[in-house]
Amino acid sequence: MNLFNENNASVHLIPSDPNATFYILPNGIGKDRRTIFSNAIQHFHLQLVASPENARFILADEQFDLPKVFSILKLDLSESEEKSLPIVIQIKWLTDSLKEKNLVPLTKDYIFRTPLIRKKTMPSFSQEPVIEEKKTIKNKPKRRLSDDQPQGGCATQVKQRRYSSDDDNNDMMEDYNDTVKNPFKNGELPKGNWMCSMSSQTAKKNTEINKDIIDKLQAMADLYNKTNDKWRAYSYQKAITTIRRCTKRIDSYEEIIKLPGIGESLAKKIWEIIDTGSFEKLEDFQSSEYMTAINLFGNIWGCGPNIAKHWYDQGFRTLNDVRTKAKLSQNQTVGLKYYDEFLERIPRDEVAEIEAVVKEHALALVPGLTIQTCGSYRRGKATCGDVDILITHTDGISHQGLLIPIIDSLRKCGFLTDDLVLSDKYEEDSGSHVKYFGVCLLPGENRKHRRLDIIVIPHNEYACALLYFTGSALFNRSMRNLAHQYNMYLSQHRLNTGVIRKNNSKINMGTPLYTPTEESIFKYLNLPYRPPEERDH
DNA sequence: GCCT
DNA sequence: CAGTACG
DNA sequence: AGGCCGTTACTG
Repeated sequence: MNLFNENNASVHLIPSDPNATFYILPNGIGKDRRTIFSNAIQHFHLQLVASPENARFILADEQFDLPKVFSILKLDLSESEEKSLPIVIQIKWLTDSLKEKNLVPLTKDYIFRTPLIRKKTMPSFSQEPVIEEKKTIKNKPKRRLSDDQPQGGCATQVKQRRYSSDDDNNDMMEDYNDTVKNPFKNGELPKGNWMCSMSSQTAKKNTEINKDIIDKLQAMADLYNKTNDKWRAYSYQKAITTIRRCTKRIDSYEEIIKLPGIGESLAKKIWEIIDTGSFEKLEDFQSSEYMTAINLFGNIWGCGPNIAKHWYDQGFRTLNDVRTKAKLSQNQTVGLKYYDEFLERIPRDEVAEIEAVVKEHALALVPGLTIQTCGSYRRGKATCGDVDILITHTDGISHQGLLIPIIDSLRKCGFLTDDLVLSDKYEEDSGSHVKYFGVCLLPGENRKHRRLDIIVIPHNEYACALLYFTGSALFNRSMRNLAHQYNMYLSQHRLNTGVIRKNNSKINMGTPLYTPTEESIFKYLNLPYRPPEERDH
């Protein structure tokens, strides 16, 4: 069922990035066959190159073996440690794919084996603060709460892969697969601090070590988020996730400034917190009448930086001012009504209760629906800010027009108390997203009003929607940004490749990739798979 | 705010 | 369209 | 200098 299970040591599709280039070795392949193969390459949106030097992958006839291919190409097998030699694949892979009308998994059976004996180990990265991730697929039944223990120092640098000591033959194949999985130069990601490539689990364990620093920075980020200075807030947020990953108490300016995503300005502020125990800028903000009001107003659902500022300019300072004097939108009215309740976290168990209610009503309408609670709940958090429920149906049809009936059913029994956002374009053709944002209340004593988000999506978008709705927000942005680097784009609907942008606007939308599972999306992006618990940045 |  | 929101 | 997620989705 799961085509992308991690033990099959295969690659499903080659990411269509500029480096995933293919060359067809003409030897032993007739002209007609060559034409067919060329067309196939293009048909599958792979990049064909005219000369072997530029090719990451060589497609060759099965009559050859690896030394023969390399001799034709005038390449020296023994140089493989220094150079990154192309991967030689049997042309059968392409013919099989044509037969299936889809790229078939690039299993090791398709790859020409090498007789070569590899050198020992790569130089170690002793200078790196820490190497976080060195997970290899090899004989490891997936471990969820991975103990990817950093070697000390701050977990900052990401090395996608490391050549660990290899003394058995299997490693060779493993390396090949690894290379195939990462057609990028040396299998590394593009330059940058890609948090979507890292596990958030290390951060989870280190909540106490630098807590004072994190709390103060978070307070600043929260405040900046309620102003129009969203990029500054973004930087603070990224800095926080970096510090979370540090396994030791930060105690010198030099190590702070080295951390990715932390520059001079933030380093100084962090050092101030360490050195003096206080953060002047934050205290200024917290004692500022303006920031206090902005923060107060900004916690009303539906009130952003601009409305908050507007209200402040009108002289409003308290929630009562807003309640009595401000012109409130529908959403802001609801937001104000449940001001305190919406600021509270929801215990995990209660999320499960809410999920059960929604499931009951939805399944009563259409049996066999796939209903998955996402968000921080799926990421395994003990408490959640709201409840995010994704609904689809494997038949690809039964989801249509389903949202309104579900909402009606939930409303009728008193479970839903207020609506915030309710899209009504459920009659549109496939692909259309349908979402509901509202407020629910479980029956019984001492219950609180909770934010509930429901999306209903066509099944062919399940993986992208699941990925999106599971988050975290920073994780999504990081992953989408990475896709952007590959001339792809990732949204809650699809992962497209071959996108052409001009001045940051898309000229060519590219073509959608087949994304049956979340795993497939990670693979396309050269990322190690991260289960939901590891996306909690 | 940080990064290319 | 600007504003706000979702992960 | 200019990007930082999404041709995201919804409200008014």
